[in-house]
Amino acid sequence: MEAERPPASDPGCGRPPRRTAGRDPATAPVSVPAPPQGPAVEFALPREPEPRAADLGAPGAGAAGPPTPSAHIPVPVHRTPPGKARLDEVMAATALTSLSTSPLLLRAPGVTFSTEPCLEPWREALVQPPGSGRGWDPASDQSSPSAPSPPLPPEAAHFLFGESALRKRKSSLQGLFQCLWKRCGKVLSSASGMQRHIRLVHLGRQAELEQSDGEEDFYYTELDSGMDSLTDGLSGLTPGSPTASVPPAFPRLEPPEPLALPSLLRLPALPAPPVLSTTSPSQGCLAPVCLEPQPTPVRACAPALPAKPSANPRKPRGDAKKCRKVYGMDHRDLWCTACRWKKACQRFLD
DNA sequence: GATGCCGGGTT
DNA sequence: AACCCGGCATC
Repeated sequence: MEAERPPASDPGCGRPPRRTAGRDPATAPVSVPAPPQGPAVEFALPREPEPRAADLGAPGAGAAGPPTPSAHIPVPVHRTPPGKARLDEVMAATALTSLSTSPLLLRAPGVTFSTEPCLEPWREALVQPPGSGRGWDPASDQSSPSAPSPPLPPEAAHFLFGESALRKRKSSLQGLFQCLWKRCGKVLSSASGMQRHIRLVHLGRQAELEQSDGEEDFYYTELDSGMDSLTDGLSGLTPGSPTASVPPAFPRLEPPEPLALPSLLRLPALPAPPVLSTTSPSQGCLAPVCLEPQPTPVRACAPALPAKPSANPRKPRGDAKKCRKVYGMDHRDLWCTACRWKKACQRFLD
């Protein structure tokens, strides 16, 4: 009986070398109670509602910004002050994206900074040309006359295109439409013109067929996007292939990244990912019409996420005696590993 | 308060 | 993956 158990006379006997230094069962059966130390600010967050979801639409986030609805772009802001740090990241990302997508940078002139970066990600995600399979190849897409861009680090790009440069451009590009077909990049001043251009040049259709049966692929974008509602800009940025961003199994709950893409192009028969939720089916919602500052339409469904269907309310706790009970605190070394780790006992199952 | 163990962090 | 622990539900 007691012979088999290594008496407490030799505490270090079968015990793993590590183990809490201060805990000595042999001498202190009381073990360590609880941390009597003042729990300073531990419970600051008793129940946090999904940081992600919260961030997405947290109305308070934009409180400091201008009163305009478009001003509050829920960029992942956790601890970073609304200042430079974030901007830098964002700008770097923007520059990067711009480099790999199209030579013409753009953005609404009147919008605040925070909105800028958000445009890029979704544009990049959408811009994917149809025929190009999936691999968006930045290298092959450089039909740009003014952006040679050799191997450049993001930072370099950032400084290269510095704000002034960006700004200069955007002001002049405002209201333009750029063809996104590979190696085209044509810029027109009207949406209809652009559609015509695409029809004629890229689709080889007659200009008369205004809107066929919704089979046309108008890959163009408005250079003066005045929208915003782009939520969660960076985190939703899938560097590789936009098409792959479709979650493996989503019945329809909602996209992980609520992207509201307001203006521009209509994707063809592509399995238009959840992203494109708005816009009319046939008229490829052109910029001017859809530019209304919408307070993140998709946000509504964001919180209603999977939320873990199980909610697993913890099992009742079995009646079997567990290692702790059987061996006691003094012989912790005899416990099963699970018990030692405060996991469900593996030895005395219920 | 003791116990069982989940959830999450660290190594 | 192994190890550890905070914290919570239950007894």
